[in-house]
Amino acid sequence: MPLASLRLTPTPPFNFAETLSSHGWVVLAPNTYHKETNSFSRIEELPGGAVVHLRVSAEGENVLIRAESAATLTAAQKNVIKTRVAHMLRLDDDYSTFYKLARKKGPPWAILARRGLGRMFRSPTVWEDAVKTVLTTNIAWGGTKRMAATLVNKWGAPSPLDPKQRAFPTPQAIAAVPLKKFEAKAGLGYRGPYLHQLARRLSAGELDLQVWLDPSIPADDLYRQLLAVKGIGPYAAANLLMLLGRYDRLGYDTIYRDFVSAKYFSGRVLPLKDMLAVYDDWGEWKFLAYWFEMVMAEE
DNA sequence: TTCCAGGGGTAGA
DNA sequence: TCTACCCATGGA
Repeated sequence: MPLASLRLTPTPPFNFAETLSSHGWVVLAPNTYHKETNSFSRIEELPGGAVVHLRVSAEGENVLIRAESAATLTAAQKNVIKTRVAHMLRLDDDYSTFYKLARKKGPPWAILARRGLGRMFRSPTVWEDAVKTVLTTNIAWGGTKRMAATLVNKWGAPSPLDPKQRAFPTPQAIAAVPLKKFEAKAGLGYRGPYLHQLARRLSAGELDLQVWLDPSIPADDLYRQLLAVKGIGPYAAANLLMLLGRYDRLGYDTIYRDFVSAKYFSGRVLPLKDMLAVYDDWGEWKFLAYWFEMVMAEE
């Protein structure tokens, strides 16, 4: 079986382990987290339909991708893999102004820069991140994992190396399933019709989610575009803004409510405006300040 | 049995 | 812009 070793060089400071564990995405199918080796694996479908097994780990300061495939990969396929993994790990992002602000605030914030915190793990496509975000709404984490696994197992492209292992389903694969059948087999509850409609719109070319990665779109416009998608409300839109690299708008959910009320208001829940004002002075970095303050509090 | 989980859509004000 | 009400699903 052809095996290719590909390498990526992140901009320091980069912390591979912290990036993987930055939030829960790394354990959602088709990702598998390997704690013992500080790595993750993933089945990935490439343009043209080839399905490959990726194993991603740290190699000194670099990132090593081992790609196993049925046929020898072309240079173009290797480039796609490198681009997608770099996107997942946010290797090209610049956190220097965030770290500068953290250092200015002194302890305990200065540790953010020393540890290279800030990169939030994400999916290769906005489609996958949008689906997974909807799968986190109004459900316990175990339910999110179950639903992601069901989508992959039922409609993901199978690997020629091991047909039991599958990639994340494309919008086309989901759009091809009749709605009633999709609802019955996916077990997504009220989320089913929303995701099916999104898949159909993407499949028909009515909508292109990748354009949301364009940093020139004003944040407020982007937020409105996100809310215009059925199934995406204020919480999901804020989570997606984070995944798209915009950290200036906080999502208010039960996690935020519980953490901020305990940390800043002696367990009381204040009006929304006051709850959100806690991180105001972090400007464009509000979400990362909130998230990593919570990470540090758990340690 | 009842509650609720990293909410969202809709109608009506 | 805000509120009440309903919306599947599965674990506790």
